[in-house]
Amino acid sequence: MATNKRMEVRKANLIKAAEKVFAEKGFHQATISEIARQAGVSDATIYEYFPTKEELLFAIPLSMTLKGKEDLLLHLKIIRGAANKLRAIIYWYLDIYEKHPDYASVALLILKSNREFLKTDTYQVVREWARLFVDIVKEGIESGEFKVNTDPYLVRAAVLGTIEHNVISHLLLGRPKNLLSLVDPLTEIVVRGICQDDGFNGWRIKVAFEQPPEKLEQKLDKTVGRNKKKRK
Amino acid sequence: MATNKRMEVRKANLIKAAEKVFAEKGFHQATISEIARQAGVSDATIYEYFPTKEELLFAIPLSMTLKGKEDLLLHLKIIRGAANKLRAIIYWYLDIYEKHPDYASVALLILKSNREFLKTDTYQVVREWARLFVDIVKEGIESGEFKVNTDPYLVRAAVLGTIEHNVISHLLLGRPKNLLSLVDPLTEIVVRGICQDDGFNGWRIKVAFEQPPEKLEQKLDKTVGRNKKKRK
Amino acid sequence: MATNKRMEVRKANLIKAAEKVFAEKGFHQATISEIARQAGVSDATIYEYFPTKEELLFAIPLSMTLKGKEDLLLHLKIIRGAANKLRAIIYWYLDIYEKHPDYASVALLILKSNREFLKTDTYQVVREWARLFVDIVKEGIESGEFKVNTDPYLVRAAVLGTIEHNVISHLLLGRPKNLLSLVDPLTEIVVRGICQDDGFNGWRIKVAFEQPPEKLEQKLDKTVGRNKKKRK
Amino acid sequence: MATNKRMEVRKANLIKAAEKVFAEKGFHQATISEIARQAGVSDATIYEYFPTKEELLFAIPLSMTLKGKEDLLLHLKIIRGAANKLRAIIYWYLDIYEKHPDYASVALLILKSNREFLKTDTYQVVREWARLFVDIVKEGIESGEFKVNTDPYLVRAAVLGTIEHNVISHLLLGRPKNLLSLVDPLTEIVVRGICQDDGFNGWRIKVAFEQPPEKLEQKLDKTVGRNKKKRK
DNA sequence: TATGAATGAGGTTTCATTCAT
DNA sequence: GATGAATGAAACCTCATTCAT
Repeated sequence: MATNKRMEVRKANLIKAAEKVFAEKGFHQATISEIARQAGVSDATIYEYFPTKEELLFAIPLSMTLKGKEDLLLHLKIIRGAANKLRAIIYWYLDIYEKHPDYASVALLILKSNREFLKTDTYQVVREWARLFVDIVKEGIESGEFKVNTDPYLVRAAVLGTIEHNVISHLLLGRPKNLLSLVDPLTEIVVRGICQDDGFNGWRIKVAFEQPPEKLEQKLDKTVGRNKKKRK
Repeated sequence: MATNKRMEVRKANLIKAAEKVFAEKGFHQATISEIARQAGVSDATIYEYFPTKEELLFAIPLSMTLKGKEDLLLHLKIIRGAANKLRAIIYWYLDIYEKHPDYASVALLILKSNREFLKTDTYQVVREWARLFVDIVKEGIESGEFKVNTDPYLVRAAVLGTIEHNVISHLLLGRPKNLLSLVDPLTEIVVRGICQDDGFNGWRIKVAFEQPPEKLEQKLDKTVGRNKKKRK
Repeated sequence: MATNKRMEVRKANLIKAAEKVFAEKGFHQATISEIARQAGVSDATIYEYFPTKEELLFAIPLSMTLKGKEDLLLHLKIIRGAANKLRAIIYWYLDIYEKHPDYASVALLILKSNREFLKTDTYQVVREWARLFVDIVKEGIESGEFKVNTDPYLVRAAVLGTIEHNVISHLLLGRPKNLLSLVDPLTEIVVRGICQDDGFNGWRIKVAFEQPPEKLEQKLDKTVGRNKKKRK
Repeated sequence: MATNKRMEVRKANLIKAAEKVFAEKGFHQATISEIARQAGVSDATIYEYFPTKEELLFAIPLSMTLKGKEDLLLHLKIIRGAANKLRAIIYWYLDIYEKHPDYASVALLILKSNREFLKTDTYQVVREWARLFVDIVKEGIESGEFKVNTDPYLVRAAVLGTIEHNVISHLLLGRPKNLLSLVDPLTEIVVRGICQDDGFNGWRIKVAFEQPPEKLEQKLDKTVGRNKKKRK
């Protein structure tokens, strides 16, 4: 059991080393030798823990994915409202990626475009995640928070796609500098994009002026209040 | 001139063959031999046209990028309103990716995560595109179509990120089946997410029913149009 | 005939270009393309004049060897005495190599170690040269100028070897700077090394001064003549 | 230590195999595959020991050069007189080359004309050798054994050049058959070529016979002593 | 005659992976 | 359990050379 523990630790180290080297060089440019060197072991040792280079790659997201899921689930349970939960998810992703750039590189630049990864157990965990996301959106629809005809899959794609696009840009180009600053703007766009107009269910009667004086209009905007946000 | 033409044609064929093989196998799994076979030429011939395998890869997006840009620019000139232009862009992207899945694979699964591509001339064209996108959003902000505090870069990331996420999913998982069906839902989310409430500049008078009958409401929705959504 | 002349000129140009490129890069590092570029023709044109790259190499020494031989033969006919002829040969070689460093490179760094060159017609000319050299030494032996037991082949090897060693050093290391400055020292060593002591076959009687005045001695040296050189 | 020893042995074997193949085929004609076959290992194994084919080539002269230098230095210490040392060097070289024709081929036909070799550490050892040679000649000059105006560099070039010329001829043409037979003739030429006449500073009176009987002459030579050496 | 274009042939090199110790 | 050492397999790329025009 002592050895078992030892091996777990070493395995984790190997994964960490692999993450670093893969992030720096990409999968094909990275060599087992370099990973071994980074981990302070011999090449052959890596093969004691992982059957192939690709399996080593696939092992990288596992812990993060599993542990991350637990954490996030915990958070989500205490949060009320689909929109708020969306924000939590967005926060969580951007936070993780910002704090673990090597992991971000591996996940978004390497694994994302690896067809084999889709067959992985780890990927199944990711799938479950994805389902969770969809469920939250559905929940929001059902609760009336989101529009009825909202496509939960599209929303998911929008949120994750936007996050990933930004993270990749952050990794490769250095912009945006700060990922967490995106949390609120992104949340707002998405939530506004899918929320019920204002939850008001009566008749809406519009009265148009022939030529509404611009300045007046602006005042009116402020006075009457545009329903920028929803009510609950 | 005849020879020049011949070579242009052959070069285009090589690019096409490369696109296909790269799309199927990925960059590293694809071999020059297979591309040559696919193109019906010898390995060495490829090197008459492209100095390295990587240069061959980078040549793939060039024509699409250049020609695409022209086409889209033409469209955009005829379209009025930033939101409409956004929709045009979304349409254009999804259309291209749906019609050219090999190209989509190369662009989104291979080039997107290739750091060297960023140093390419072709990438510069992509950058110009990106600027154009931002300009359109800014235009929408100035015209009052979009909210004043809209972050154009975030909007761009959202649109492109969502598109790319969907295209990748389409390529790898087969979902969504139909990319163009995303045009309107995506446009709506984004535009709603960033537009001024509704751009209507009159008085808004709300008349509430005490208990609006569900069925009536639905009918009214369709009849009167506007607020597509319901209540629960 | 006009065309014939044209072709001869072009052939000579090709050889010149090849000489330059081979000298710079060595045989294997040099490419037909580069030689063609240097000559201002296409790769294929070279093959109109020479069947293979190696034949092009072997063509380089031909003109020099043939023309050189004629010239030198002319000189040798006017010169009397084997030692003087030896000096003429040494001069001629060093002169040629100094004036034509590219040729020297090709001859001494490339052809010298090419086994195929030995089968060449051009090499046969070189062999005749070599025979000539030996004949001169033999002549010197017969005339009594050189020691009876002189090995003409060794003398040839010594002269040519020394020259080549110096030329190579000159080419690769830049030392000696000036090749022609070697003519006399080299001649002296070799001739002293093989000449009859002084060719004098009588008794030698030495008469010593107690303290021969240095200056006188020097004068005497010049006046009487130390047998540095031979007589005829 | 056992493994270390094993690897040293294998490395030496690889060098031996390379020496053989390079000698037979030349550097460019020789292939790693053939060397590997000759050594009884796989191609890849060679690259475990040498980073490139060229480095493998450059490794060949190292041991010979180092060990040889030690041996020769030992000899030279016991030998008195610059002329005798010269003879020892000549002997040593010809002996090595005769005993190791493959090495001779590599050294004189391949390395001699390789510009990159000049940048090698091994070549630096060769340079030190060369300095040693010059020092011996200088020593001879200072001791009065050799003429004052002797150029040590020219002497070195003469000795080495002559040796190399003969060895190459021996390798390529089979002549001379026996290299060691050159030791004395070559030594004599060179030493005669540069030795002090006899350092005798008196009058020299010559008495000629009308017809000196050949045989008598020879006896006289021995009896009276040719002024091969000097006094001080 | 000159050449643009195509290619056959092959070599060096790289690495993931294996296995005896 | 760890590793030093060995290798199989293959890929990219280069060039001398050919041939239709």
